[in-house]
Amino acid sequence: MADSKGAKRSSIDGDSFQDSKRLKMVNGGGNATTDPKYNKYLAHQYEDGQNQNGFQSPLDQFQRHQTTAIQAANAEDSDLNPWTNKPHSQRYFGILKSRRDLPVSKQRQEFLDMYHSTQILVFVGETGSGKTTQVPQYVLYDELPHQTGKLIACTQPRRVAAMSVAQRVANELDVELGEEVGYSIRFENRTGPKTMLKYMTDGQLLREAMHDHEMSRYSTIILDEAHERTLATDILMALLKQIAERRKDLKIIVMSATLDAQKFQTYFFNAPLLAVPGRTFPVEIFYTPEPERDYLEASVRTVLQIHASEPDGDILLFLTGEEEIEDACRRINLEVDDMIQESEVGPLKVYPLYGTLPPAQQQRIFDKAPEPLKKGGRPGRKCIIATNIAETSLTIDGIVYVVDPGFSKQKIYNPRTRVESLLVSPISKASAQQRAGRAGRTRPGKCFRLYTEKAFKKELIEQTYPEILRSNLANTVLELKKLGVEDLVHFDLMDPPAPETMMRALEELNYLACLDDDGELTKLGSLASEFPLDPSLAVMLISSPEFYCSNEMLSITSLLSVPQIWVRPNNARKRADEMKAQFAHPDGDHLTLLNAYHAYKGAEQGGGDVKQWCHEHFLSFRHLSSADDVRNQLKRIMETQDIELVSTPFQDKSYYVNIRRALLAGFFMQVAMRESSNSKVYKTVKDDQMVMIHPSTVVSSPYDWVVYNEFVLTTKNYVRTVTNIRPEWLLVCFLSLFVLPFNAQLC
DNA sequence: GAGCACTGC
Repeated sequence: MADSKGAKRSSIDGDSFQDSKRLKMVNGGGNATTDPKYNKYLAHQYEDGQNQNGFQSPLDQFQRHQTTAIQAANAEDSDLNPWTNKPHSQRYFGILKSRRDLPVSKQRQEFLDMYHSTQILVFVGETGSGKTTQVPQYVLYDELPHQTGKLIACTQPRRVAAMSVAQRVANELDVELGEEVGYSIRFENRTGPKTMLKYMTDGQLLREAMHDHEMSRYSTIILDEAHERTLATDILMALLKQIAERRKDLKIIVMSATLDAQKFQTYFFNAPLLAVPGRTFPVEIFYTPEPERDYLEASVRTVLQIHASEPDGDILLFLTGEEEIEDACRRINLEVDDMIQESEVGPLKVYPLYGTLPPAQQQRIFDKAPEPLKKGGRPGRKCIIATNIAETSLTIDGIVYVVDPGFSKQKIYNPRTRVESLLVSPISKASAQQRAGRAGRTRPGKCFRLYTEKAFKKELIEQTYPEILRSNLANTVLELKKLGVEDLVHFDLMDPPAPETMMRALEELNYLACLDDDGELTKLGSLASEFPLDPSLAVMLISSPEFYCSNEMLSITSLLSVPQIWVRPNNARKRADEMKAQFAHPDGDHLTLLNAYHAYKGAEQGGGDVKQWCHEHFLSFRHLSSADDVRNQLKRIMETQDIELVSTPFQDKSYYVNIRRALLAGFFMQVAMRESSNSKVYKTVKDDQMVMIHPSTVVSSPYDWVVYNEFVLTTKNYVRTVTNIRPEWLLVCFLSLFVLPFNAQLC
């Protein structure tokens, strides 16, 4: 068989057109695509890997890891789709032509040569190079998954990217999405038995790895957007580095933007590097001569100046958060009205853009720029004022001017106080370049940096600190344990976190009895890692059958893992608060959440317009329905893990007491005690921090003891989402603190 | 009497 392949190869190289004709004749009977007997996807069932009826595809001539670019291109040019044996559509050839124009296309052979010669490859490509769509297809034509039965995975940091790229590549390959090309993200798996190329979120691949430590389903794993350094990417990189040693047949491609390519190479045993140019337009950078004192004021001024004196083209301004953005929108709108009256400027439409904005309002940024005020007048333009969401997650075409004040809100974690918080901080050089690049997507653009060139060069750090250095790692450590990483200290992360952060995580997991005193995963810990939740929420959920309320804790856990369900628009705060009061439970916010959820489910069953109902009750339909998705997922995990789903009868007077007690099973470390009677100040039990109860609470009469869901550091130290508890309930928890780890060891 | 950058499982 190998001989015949070798012999035919030259003819394929030389004349693919004839070859595809021959193909057609072989299939002359016309039943090849309809008769299941001829389904080439069953080919792997035959011993020699060949189809029994003698059907030949150009791919039969390919030898794994020896494919040439010409061979592959010829197969792509065939009349019949080599992957489906169906005729290629007209659209296919249209797309194929544009694919061949992508910068990466010129380097297909170079890529293949390098891919053949190495196990790990670092691939660097700027925006517009085509790497995300093309490289996985180049790999597909070389890995021949139909022969090996193994998949090619390509990971993305975000769900939308995984979905949209998979759709694009399915079109490019002329196949149905979900068949040969699919995607897998949380709540949605669009892959099937035929799937060969799978786009997925990096977190999803990590989840899979928990049950398949060797990632044995895959022949090639492509990590895309590795420069973003998400927590999941960082863990995957370290994991793959280990797996690569054990599985010499596994190929790994790490794809990244240019910056820091060397760091990736060095990290991956000096892996070879392939760089492909991007396709963007030049962007001229301007700096302020002097530092700006008030960047918000300077931003508004700059936008107005651009509008008054620069040729047409849309503006993108980066600010740090909702409040700032809405403020800037107001100020610009006011000023523009004056400008229009005083001079001959065109209309300017201002759009805010941030993550918590409802999707319909986010979509408005894609509206066309306004028409001139009168015929022949100066053209209108739009100005989008956005958070970091416009840096990576959302791309807006038509932006010609970028205004970059140089700040963003960043998560930081302080292991000493165990508090994660958001802080307005200067961005990195990489971030500044990314922002500037947003001006050159459709034509040459300009970027106005509201800081000096000296500050850019001397004060900005090269790269934003990777997430792993800015997070509480309790969840990560639990995951790593489940992934079979024995030695955390020598686990080779690209940027190892501070030892103190690791210690805090181990300590927290030990308190929760997820790790025993030797740092080994307990049965509880192993169970907890099955849930896509923070360890404390997972432990709370797992323990809830003991309190006869696992159905209710399932709901509360889901509600705590989605964004706030309470809607409180600035112009209707009072009415919103009144509506919330209808759901209020005297014993606290967790129970109030549950009430609102039950009312929502009731409205759903009532059969009316649930969206309308939510709107009237100032509840977020979006977040409630995503809580429902989470709940279904968690419920399935409960069922597969044989955790009982039980409730205390609602009439039973211990219904709510049981729930309150169950909260403590996961959150006994997050309890605060009133400092003195009549005081509004509380003290956390674990480390004596002075805190206040967040004003959003429904709790009106001050309780002596509360359990809280989170600690928020804003103008004051607040604890948010609190429920009244009795101190004697804690005794059981603290007792278990000493007893359980010991028990767990026995498990 | 406050306010949550952005992701992900």
